[in-house]
Amino acid sequence: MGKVDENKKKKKEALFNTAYELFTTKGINSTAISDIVEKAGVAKGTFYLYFKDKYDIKNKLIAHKTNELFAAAGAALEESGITGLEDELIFIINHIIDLLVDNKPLLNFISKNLVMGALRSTLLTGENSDREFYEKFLGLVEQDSYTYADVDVMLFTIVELAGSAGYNSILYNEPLPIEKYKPFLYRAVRLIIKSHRTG
Amino acid sequence: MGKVDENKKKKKEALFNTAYELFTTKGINSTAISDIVEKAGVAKGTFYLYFKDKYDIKNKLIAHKTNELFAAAGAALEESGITGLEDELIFIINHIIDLLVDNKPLLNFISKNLVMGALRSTLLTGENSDREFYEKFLGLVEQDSYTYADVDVMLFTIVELAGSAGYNSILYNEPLPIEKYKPFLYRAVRLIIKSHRTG
Amino acid sequence: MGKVDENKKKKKEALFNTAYELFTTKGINSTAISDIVEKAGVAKGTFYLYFKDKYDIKNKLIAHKTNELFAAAGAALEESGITGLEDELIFIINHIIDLLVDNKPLLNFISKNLVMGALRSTLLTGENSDREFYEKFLGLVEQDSYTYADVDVMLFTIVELAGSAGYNSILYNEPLPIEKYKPFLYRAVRLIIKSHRTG
Amino acid sequence: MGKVDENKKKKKEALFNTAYELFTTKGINSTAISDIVEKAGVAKGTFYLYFKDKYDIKNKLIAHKTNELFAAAGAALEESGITGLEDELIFIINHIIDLLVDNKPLLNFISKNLVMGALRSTLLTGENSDREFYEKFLGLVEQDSYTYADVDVMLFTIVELAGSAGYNSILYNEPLPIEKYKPFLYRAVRLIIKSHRTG
DNA sequence: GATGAATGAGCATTCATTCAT
DNA sequence: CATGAATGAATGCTCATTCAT
Repeated sequence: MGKVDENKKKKKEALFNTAYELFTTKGINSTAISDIVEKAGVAKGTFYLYFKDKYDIKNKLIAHKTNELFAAAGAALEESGITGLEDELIFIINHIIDLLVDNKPLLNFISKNLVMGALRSTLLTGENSDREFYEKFLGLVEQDSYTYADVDVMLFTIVELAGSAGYNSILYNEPLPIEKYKPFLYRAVRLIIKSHRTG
Repeated sequence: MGKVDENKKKKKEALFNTAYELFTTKGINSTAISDIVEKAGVAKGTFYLYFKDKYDIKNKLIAHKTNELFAAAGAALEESGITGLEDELIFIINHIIDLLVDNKPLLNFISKNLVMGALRSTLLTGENSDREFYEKFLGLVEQDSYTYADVDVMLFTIVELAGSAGYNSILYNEPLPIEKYKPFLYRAVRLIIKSHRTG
Repeated sequence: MGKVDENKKKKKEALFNTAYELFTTKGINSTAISDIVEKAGVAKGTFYLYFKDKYDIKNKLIAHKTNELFAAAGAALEESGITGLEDELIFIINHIIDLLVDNKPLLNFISKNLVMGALRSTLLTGENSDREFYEKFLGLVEQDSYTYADVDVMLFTIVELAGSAGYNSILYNEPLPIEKYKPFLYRAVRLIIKSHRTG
Repeated sequence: MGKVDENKKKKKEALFNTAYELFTTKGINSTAISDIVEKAGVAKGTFYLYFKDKYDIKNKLIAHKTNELFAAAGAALEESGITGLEDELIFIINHIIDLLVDNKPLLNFISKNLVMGALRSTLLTGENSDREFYEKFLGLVEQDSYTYADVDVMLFTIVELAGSAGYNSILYNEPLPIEKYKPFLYRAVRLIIKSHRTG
């Protein structure tokens, strides 16, 4: 990569990181593009070289951060040696929840966009790295000793439940702090998985 | 009620209704207060007589609309003659989903605020009418032939799942159109209810 | 006085006192008429029954407060038994300065309006109590063992100097704290008085 | 200076001059920022590129105008060939009074801010040109054939007296028109100067 | 590509004043 | 006399976007 290209990338990344920092601390509505460029140390016009507007960079950030989350969970799963779809999915959910417990600004930011971010962000980033998780999930289902019907529906239902309930439990301790709520959540997840078994 | 008070109420309601109409058609961010007052036919200053700002009226609207939804479902349940907690809850969820299928702008507006709106909006309105649903739900649990543990958690989990999954299914047909997704959703709900039974 | 008239006076005084309190704490520009009426516990329209606008009540307040100041100083002078124009004027100036040192909000409020307030406020209040001080001053000159030329000019010069210099010294300790500045000020005042002596 | 910088300076000066014109003709309270930018021929946002708000530009104007006044008087003094502290200070005061007599809007604008403006404005402008007058004054004292105690106090007292009394005399002919009041004022100034002599 | 001065539409909010009750 | 709901002009300020350099 030439020096120019390097510099280009640097500016873009500076904008990306700064926007994330400001969005999570001040909120999206209260963050102006001038705030971002000022803190990133680039000129105002430069922003428009790389992003269409504030919502463009927001969407790309959500997709990116969600990706990192699932990628980290997937990598951890491989190292864990865990087998069996039920345990594997619980492991992934648990891993992501633990990451978010330690990073509430991130949770607040992706908030309930988690789901759509995870499953549809490919469209936004242009990179297909996001589809990866879905493929990996299909692989896990394939390798399980049971067979499953309506795999898409199963994944969707689980992700919606875990995302929505986890969000409230982590941020508001409602209806219980997350550590106390986990047993209930995981029991529900296991029930949903079992209900999709065909043999 | 005197003539003045009548007029006051009329103005406030005009603002309330107009705001709802504009929020659902143009979105909250794109609705200016001047849009609201102009359409409502009152002066700009009048808005500030009744609401603190745009977000004040938004919150009050969400609480109000959510209330209406649960109240309608509760009333329909009474007329239906249905008994048994499982069937009763499914009936309520189904009723609300059907209302929202016919009123997608409303769904879009309350969106995922449904849950918090339903269970915590008392704080916002100052009226205690919102607690009503929760009380009614406790009554249903009480009257059931089974007994249940961690009733709060059960309600929370069900509402989160139905709200979050229903939202995507109705608005985006994802992972399936709502009518096709309902069986899966209701099966999951029944499993969650059963998992809370103690005897 | 009838009950109605009493009530009338009460409202007017409530407005007067409240305005003074708000003007000295929040400043005139930042005090809205609604602030005044709200704190005074009267209706908005009532304000306009007694005062033309914010500046009307401001001017009346300045005249009133300045009056009080000179009246207090005059009364104290009489009790003091001091004689001789020089000592009498120094006594009055010193008395007022001491009052203002203990009441900086008042000083800030009347600020450099002190002079005009003192000598011309009659026009504003409609009450002639303000001319009183001027008359009393003429009496002091008359009774002195010396005779003076251009008495008006002398009074004006002294009041301007004491007012302007005192203001900065009390509020900003500039060029010296008031207690350290007093000797210089009083020396200058004595020199000015002496320079007007004709015999 | 590049074309851009030139243009920047032009805009800033246009705002500065226009603000001065409007402040002196309409008064500060009645001058809206939109009035300024409209008359200056720049966009509203441009104002906020150079000034924080109306009071920022006001303060900078007072400091600037006061500077000009003292600078002009200082320059005239040098040309006059006058010597001796008494005569020099009288010359400066007289020069400034004459300038203000011909420019009553300016007098009205800087009004009683004259003193603080003269001696403390350095803080506001950031330019050290304002300290210049004070330094020059110290030089005059140094070169005088007499020696003086408490030079700061002397300057302060003179400036307060001349500023406050001059203001009323010029604008309101009170207690006398300025030309008739000058002898009294200058006599008082000379007495104050003499009273600070130590040898 | 990069800059950042300039733009000006757009918006929230305040507040003096009125007037029907 | 007193009220206070209603008004709507006035205004400060923001900020996304452009474009000459």
